[in-house]
Amino acid sequence: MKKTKDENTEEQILDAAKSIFQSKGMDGARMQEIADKAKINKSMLHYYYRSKQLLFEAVFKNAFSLLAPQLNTILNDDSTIEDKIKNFTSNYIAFIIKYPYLPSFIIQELNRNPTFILKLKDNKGFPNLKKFNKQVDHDIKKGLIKPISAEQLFINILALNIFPFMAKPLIMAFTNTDNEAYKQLMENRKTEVSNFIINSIKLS
Amino acid sequence: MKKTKDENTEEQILDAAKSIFQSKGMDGARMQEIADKAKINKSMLHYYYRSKQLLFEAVFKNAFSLLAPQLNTILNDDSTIEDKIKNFTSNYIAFIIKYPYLPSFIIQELNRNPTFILKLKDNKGFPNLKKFNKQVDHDIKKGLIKPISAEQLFINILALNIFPFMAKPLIMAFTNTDNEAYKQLMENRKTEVSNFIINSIKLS
DNA sequence: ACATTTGTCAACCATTTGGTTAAACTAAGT
DNA sequence: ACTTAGTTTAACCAAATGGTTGACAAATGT
Repeated sequence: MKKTKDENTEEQILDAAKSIFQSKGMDGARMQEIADKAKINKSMLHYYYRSKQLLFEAVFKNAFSLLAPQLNTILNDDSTIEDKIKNFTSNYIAFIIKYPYLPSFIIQELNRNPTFILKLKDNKGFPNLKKFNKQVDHDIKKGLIKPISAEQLFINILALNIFPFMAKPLIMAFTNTDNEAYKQLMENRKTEVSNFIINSIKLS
Repeated sequence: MKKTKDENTEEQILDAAKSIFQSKGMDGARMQEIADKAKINKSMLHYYYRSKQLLFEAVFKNAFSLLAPQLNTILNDDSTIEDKIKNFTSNYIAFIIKYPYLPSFIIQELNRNPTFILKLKDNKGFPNLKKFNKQVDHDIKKGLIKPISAEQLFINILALNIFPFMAKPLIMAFTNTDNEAYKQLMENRKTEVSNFIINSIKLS
């Protein structure tokens, strides 16, 4: 019954590593803690992933591969800009509930080591603004939306959706809300944010 | 020449600690590195601040005391909402250039230890939405701006201003910009962002 | 002048940490 | 049965880390 477990162990390790790395970061994570969580011997971590760095990279790449498709629904989808914004905004909250630490993790670790993203840029599926750029320019020319650079619009969409979850403790303190009220506040943003964006760019 | 340095040493330590903690975080920072940067013996760190935790807390409180007044220009100023937004947005970039890691640092460390902010909440000067709430409600009633909750508006203002700097490496990769182009992108946001917000809430 | 306090440093310490080793165990092929 | 290759574990290791100690120097008070 050892040979049957082999794929399982590797996955157990990765699952545990995800959980620990994403909540504590590279520097805060301990190999022993990951091993404990995976319920295996610490040596197994090295047997399957060689080093902390490589295990971390496996987790990071996996995390990024979950986030990227979310962003691509804005960038490469065939729907209208208004639909994209509505869709992304209401879907993002569900995504965050499933992976609460993910965006913070990616951004935090990327700040620690900005060169890290270069390795991912070549991958197909890496978010690319080309199509979105075209669409925005086209809609502006058609008089459907106010003039705005696609980059700035994209940044705004990301900011309004991602930031409130990254800054949860800060926002809870400022707005004097407990966990439940904060959750409600975020729930309201499902429609609030898309209205906010669309109001800003639509031509009245 | 030992005694004359005493006040100086404490400050040297805090300066070095700020620099190291803010760029590497609590977990990534090393006491030895801080001592090296301050050009003093490692024992001095403990002589003046007792432990890594206490030194970190000194840095954190200091960082927070720099950020809070920035936010209070939105919350407690006497100017109009439109002016507040314009002012904050164009001032924030100057603030960030001076303290590039500060908001990331605060948010990151608060996620690591969310209870930490409770100690700061009692301080006067801690950002409070009361006045801003009143102002927003008043302006809505007067028909100056569209209905929006003050909390949501405040979150949006923070998000649009803070996020692009926190996510710098991510944004540079997505928009395919180098450091110079990114800087220009942020420079454009000085006016871009306030227009974006004002467009969204003003009644046409 | 002298004792006391304050500041500084090199050496040291206990613990933690990422990583290694060598032996044991398991399943499968022959 | 015997070999082989992959898997797992306990014991171990060297380096790094936060923190302490004790001696010494410089200011300060008397």
